[in-house]
Amino acid sequence: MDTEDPRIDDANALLEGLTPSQRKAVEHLDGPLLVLAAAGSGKTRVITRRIAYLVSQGVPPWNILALTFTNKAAGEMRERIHLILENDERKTRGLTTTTFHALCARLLRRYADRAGLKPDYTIYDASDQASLMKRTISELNISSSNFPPRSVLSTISTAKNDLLDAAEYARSAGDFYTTRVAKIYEEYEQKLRAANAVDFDDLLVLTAKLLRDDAQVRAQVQSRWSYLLIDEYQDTNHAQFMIASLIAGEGRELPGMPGEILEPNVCVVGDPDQSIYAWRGADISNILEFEERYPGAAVITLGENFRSTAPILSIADTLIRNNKKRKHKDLIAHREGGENVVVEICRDEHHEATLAVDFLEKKSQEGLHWRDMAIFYRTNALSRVTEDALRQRGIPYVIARGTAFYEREEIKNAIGYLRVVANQADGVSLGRIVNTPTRAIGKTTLNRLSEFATYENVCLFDVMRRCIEVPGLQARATTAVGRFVELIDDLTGSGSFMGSKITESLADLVERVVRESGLEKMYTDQARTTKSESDEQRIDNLNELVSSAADFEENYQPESDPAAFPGADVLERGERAEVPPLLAMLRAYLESIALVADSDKIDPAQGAVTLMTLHASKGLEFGAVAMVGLEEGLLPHSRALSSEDDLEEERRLCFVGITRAMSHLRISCARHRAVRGFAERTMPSRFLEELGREHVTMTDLAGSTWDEGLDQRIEDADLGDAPIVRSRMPGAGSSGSGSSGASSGARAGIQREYPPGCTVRHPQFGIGTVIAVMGGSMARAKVKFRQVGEKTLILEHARLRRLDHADSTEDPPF
DNA sequence: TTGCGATCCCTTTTT
DNA sequence: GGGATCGCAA
Repeated sequence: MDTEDPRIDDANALLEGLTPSQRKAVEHLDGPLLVLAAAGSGKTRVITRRIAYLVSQGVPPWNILALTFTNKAAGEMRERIHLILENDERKTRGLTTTTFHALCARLLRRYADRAGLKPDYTIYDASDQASLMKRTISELNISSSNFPPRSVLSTISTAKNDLLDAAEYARSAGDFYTTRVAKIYEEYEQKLRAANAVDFDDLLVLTAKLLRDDAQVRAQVQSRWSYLLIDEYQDTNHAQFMIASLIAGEGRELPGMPGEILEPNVCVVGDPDQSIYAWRGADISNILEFEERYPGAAVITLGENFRSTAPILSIADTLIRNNKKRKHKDLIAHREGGENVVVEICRDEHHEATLAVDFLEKKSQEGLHWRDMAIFYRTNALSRVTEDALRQRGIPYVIARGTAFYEREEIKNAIGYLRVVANQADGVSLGRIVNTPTRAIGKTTLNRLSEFATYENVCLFDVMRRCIEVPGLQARATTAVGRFVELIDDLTGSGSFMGSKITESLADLVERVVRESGLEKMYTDQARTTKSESDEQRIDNLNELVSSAADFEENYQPESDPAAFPGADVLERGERAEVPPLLAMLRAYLESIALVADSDKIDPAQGAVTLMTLHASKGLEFGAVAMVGLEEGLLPHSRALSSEDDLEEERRLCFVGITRAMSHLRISCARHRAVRGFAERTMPSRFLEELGREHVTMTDLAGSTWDEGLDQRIEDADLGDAPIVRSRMPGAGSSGSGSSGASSGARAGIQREYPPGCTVRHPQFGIGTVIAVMGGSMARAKVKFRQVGEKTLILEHARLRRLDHADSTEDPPF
C-alpha cells in the first residue's frame, strides 16, 4: 500500500505520482466508468484519490457512496480518504463508505415498514438458517436425508440471488426435487417473516425489491447518493447488480438540453481474473456487460503492477493463461529483479508446515517483520497443522477468523438472549436459550407451547406470556415458563426499555444478560466441576463480550444510525420515529455482530504472521507468503474438478494467492495428507505444473518415501490409477475402516502391533505399559500409564506409539 | 427432564 | 478427527 497519499485537497497534488491511466481514472468526473484493475495495480489508491478529487471539484461528500464487500475494506477506504482530506469535517461529512450488506441492513431498518419488516428484525447467520431449515423440513414431513438442510439452503440461496422469490421459484419448478424445494422455500420464508428475521441473502434481495418496487424510496435514495463507486465489482451477484443499478438510476437530462441524457455517475472497479465468488452467485458478466448497460461508459485499464517482483508476476501470468474463458491482459512488472519462487514437495502435512515456518523464519532473520508475512490455504481445516508448527517455534500468529468468537457456544447463548430482548418473535434464538441454562422447560412443555402458538397463529413468546391458558401444562411447567418471561421482561423493562432497572448503557445490558440469565453461574459451576481450561475460558469470553459491547457503545453515533432516528439522513425532520435509545443501540450492535467477516480480523498492527484462506486474502498484500496444500482435490478442490468453469475459478483463486506476495513466495504440497484421520496419498496440483519452470526453484523434499513399498502394494492390489489412493501410514494409529480391501488385515495387524507388556506413548497420558488388548471391530487396549494410571483406549483413535523397538515410524528430525 | 455415551455423518470457499 | 444427534438410564 502506498503511504504517500497527499494530505491536501489541492487537485494537482491529488494527481501527483500517478501513471497516466491512474490519473485518467481519478480525473473522471461524470458519467459511468469501468476500471479494469489488474492485481497490484494501485486500485485502492485510485479509488481513494478519485473520491478526494470529486470532493475537491465541489461534489458534496454526502452525495458519494462507496461500496465494498468487507467491513475491513470499507474501513480502510474511509480511513485513507479521511487522511487525504485531512479529516476536514466539511469535506468528509456524510460520505458513505460501507459494505453492500451493511448498506442494505440500514436501508431495511430505515424503510422497514415498506419492506414488510419490523425495524427490530434479526439477521440470521448460517447456523440459525440451518436450524430454521431443519425445523421447516421436519414440519413438512419431508425426509431430511433426501433433502439435506444445507443443500436445500444453498439451492434457495441461488434462487434468492437471482431475485426469484418462493412463488416465482415454484412457477419455474418442474421435477420432483424442485417442486419439493419450492414448497420448503415457501414455508421457510414464512417462518423467517414470522420470526421477524432475514437471512444474509434477504438483506440484498429485500433491498433490491424495495428499490425496484417503491418509487418513493428509490427517489429518496437516488437523490441522497448521486455518485456511486463499487470495489471488487467482479464479485457482485445479480441482486447486488440490481441494487447498484437502482441506486445509480437511469441518468438525468442535461439542464437546458432536452433529450440529452447524462448517464449515471457510477464507477466500478474490478478484475475478472480475481473473480472467486461465482459459487456464491457472483456473475462475471456483470463486469463484462457493464459497457452494454452503460453505452457511454469510459473504460480504463490499469495494467502496471507495483506490488510484486518480476518472477512472482511471471508465474502468476503463466498460470492464469491456462484459463480459456478469459480475455488476456498483460501483467506489467514494475519491480525488476527478485528471487525465484520456491516450490517444495513435502512428505506430509507436518513436514510441510515445518518447512513453511522455516521459510518465514528465514525471512524474519533477513529482517522482515512477522506482520509482513502470511500463510494461505484453501480450506480452514488446514490451519491447524500450520498453527501447531508456529506455536512450537513460538512465532506469533493470528488466524483471520473474524466470526470464530461469535460462533462459540457461550457467546451464541448470550447473543441469543440479546436477540430475544430486541426481537421476541425470534424463534430460533428463543429456542436456543429458553432452557439454557436448564430451567425445567423441556421438550414436552415446548411442544405444547408451540402447538398452541401455531393454533393461535402467534409467536412462541406471546404464548409463554399467557401459558396458563395452554391446555395440558403442569403447574411446574407454567411456573418455570412464567419465571422465564419475567426474566426477559425484567431485561426489557417490559418492552419499554425504561424503568428503574434499565440504564442507558449497552454494556450494562449485556452484563445483566450474562448474570441474570444464569449463564455466568452455569459456566462457573461447569468450570469448577470439570476444572477444564476451556470452561474457564468461557467465562473470559463472556467478559470479553461485555467489553466488546462497551467498545461499541463508545464509538456509537446515534445521529448517524438510521435505526435510531429513521429518516434523519434521508427524510425531512419531524418524521422521526420514537425508538428507545438503548434499543436502537442494541439493534445496531447485533447488526454489527451479524455482519462480521473473517477478513475483518486481519490487523497487521498485531505484529504476527497471518493465517487465512485464499478467499480471505483477496485485496491484501504481504512481503512474504507461503501457500500450502497445492494438491489435486484441495486446490483445485475436489468439488470443483467436474466442471471446467469451477476449475477456472480454482485457478483464479490460486492466482489471487500468488499475486498477494510482494517479494517472497513459497508454494508447497505434501505427498501424504491426513484427511479425517486417514493418511491419504495425494497428487501434486496441476497448478504447480502450470507455473512454468523459468522462475521456479522446485525441490522434492519427500525423497524416496519410506512407505513407498506399501503404497505400491496397495496400488497394485485393487486401486489402480485412482487419483487419490488411501493408504495407511504405519504406526499412525489408524486403520482404514473398511474402505479399502486391506482393512481387516490391517485391523488384525494393529492388535499385533501392541503385544501385552510393550511400552507405548500416548500424546496426552504419556508413557505406559500395555496390559491387554481386546479384539473385535473396535480393538481396545488396556494401558497402565506411569502418570495417570489405567486407561482403556480404542486403538484406532488413540495415536499410541510404541517405544520399545526400533521404530521406523518415528519422525526423523528435520 | 437431564445428561451421558454411542453412533452416524460429514468434509470449500463467505457476507 | 470431530461435531451433531439420537437413544437410553437415572
